[in-house]
Amino acid sequence: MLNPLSLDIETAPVKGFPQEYALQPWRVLEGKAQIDCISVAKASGEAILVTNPKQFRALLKSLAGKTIWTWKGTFDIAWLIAYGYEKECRDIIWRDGMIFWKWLDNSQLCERRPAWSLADGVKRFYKDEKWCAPFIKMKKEEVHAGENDQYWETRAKLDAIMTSRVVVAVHEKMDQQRIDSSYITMNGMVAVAGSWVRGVTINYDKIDVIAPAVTVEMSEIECRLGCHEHGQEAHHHMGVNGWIPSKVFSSPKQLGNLLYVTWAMPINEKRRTPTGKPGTDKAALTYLADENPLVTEILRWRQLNTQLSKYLRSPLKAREYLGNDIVHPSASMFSTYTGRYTYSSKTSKKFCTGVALHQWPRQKEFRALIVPREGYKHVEFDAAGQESRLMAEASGDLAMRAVFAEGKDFHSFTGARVSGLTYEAFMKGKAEGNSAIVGNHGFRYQGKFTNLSCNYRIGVPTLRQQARVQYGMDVDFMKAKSWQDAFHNSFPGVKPYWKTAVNIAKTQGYAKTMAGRRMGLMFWKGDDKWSTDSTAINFPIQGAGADMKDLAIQEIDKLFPEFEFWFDLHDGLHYEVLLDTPDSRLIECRTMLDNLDYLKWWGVQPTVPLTWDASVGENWSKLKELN
DNA sequence: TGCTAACGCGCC
DNA sequence: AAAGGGCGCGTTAGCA
Repeated sequence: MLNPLSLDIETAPVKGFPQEYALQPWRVLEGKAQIDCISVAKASGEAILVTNPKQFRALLKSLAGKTIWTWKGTFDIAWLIAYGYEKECRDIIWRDGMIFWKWLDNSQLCERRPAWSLADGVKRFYKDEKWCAPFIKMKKEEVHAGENDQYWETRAKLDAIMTSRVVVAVHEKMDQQRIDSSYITMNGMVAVAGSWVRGVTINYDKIDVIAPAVTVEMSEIECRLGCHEHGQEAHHHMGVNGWIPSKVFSSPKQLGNLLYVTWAMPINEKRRTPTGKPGTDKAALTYLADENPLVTEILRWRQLNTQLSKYLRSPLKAREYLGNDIVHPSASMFSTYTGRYTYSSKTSKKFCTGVALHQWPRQKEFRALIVPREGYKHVEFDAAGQESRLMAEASGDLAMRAVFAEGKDFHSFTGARVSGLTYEAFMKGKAEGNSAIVGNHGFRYQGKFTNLSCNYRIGVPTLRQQARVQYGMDVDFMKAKSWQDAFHNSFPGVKPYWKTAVNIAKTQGYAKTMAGRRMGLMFWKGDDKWSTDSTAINFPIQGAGADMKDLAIQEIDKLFPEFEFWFDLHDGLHYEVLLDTPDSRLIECRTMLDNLDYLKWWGVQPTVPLTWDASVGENWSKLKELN
């Protein structure tokens, strides 16, 4: 790492199109945005600049096989892919200075002062150099994309040079395991960049079917509750976009007035908001519904309202802004402290570029709105019981490890403990379809809820509330406590893990995952104690999930390049795959994932089997698991 | 009008 | 004293 090469591109709208198109690579395909220049430079200051588009491909070809650093390189790569240079991009080993730096410095300090820009990196490592201040100053100049060529060409060169310099500084401080693991993250850059450009197709015909049904039901509820502001008749003439829901239910203040003043319902002191106002969230309302069935109607109204604004109207806004049926949620590869991806869509701001994929409802009618593009099918690889397996790994709990080692059904195992049956009897009953076991709120469901809720330090009241609000199971305190007890009696290693995770993080100064991903922890006292302890407990688990995601994306991209990465849902990786791809090819991929060589990539071999499921279907609502 | 805080809620 | 963790988006209210 003496004199690394870095690349930076500057982009702009084509003359006459809006400024923000400079940040929307898919506009290239519409002829509405362009790359102005590409710079490649070394830390030593040598730099070249290419402004002639005819030379872009040749430039990339000349970089084949080389390691090229970037700053938030998914942006640059996306533009190159939009230009049709995906093949050339695949021949380059892409690295990212921002991700590299985050692998080095990820900590609670960064949370309080979020700062991962290139200028921040230069300040962090080269504060005392005489070229530091002028660079920061230049970055702050407000020059519009596409105007002042001289400025942008200088900036492209300097950005590339500075990227190289920061990378050198980060590299000096890094240990080998983190270098290797950070490279695994970065090996997903082409896949992620491509997914941004290709986008996600929405089935708008189905929105047209769902939306009117939603607004009609909302309108009817408003009528019944006497909160209708516009009249039922008017609704029929205004259509989905014209109809305005009542504010009474969507305003916490107005709803609070209705419930606690007009209706004089009792205020639950335990469900006040942080500022002391009576709570009007789902948990509070679910309990009020016991006394007044009208509250059930309000709950239903609010569910419909969320569906309408977030999952029906937002896509419509996006179509209006984008001009076609493809939305472009933008992935950030390391913007959480655990290493999970996040997506942003800015649908509530000015430019509606995407939809909230990460929050997409599980109901089939909504999942059916997300469709693969023409000629492709939807394939998902999901890490089976990921968090539980990683807890078994991290805690070393013998019983939990045995469940996975012996290939038992984890939720049934806990369900058996909850029910008092032996595992064998439980599985026999399950096979026979015993409704107390497999029924709606049966013992397996209870076991599943218990397993998913008790890994961390949840309290019994919250556990009970989650059961009611999220799973529709109404149980008393003692019942909820008995589930929690069953979990900890079954897996006695979990609580000690909480303690040792905190102690280890405190001793080392950071929490760590199997792949060496770190989260620096320093605020151990006072008000911060609880949350810092929680991070120490949670990070090795959720961060390892992110490690798995990174490695899976790398290996699928390398070994199954015909699968087009589509989007990530943390423990589920979604791909667009050509229609004529045989199931055997998908199973091959799953087998590959089941046999990932963690020792080779992470330097650590997990002892709990980390297995994957594969499903395929014509869209998200029709995925069928492959055997 | 534009901004932020508070609240609520969807997913894993 | 008690407290599951991680995110992003949409709405209302209130302020300048």
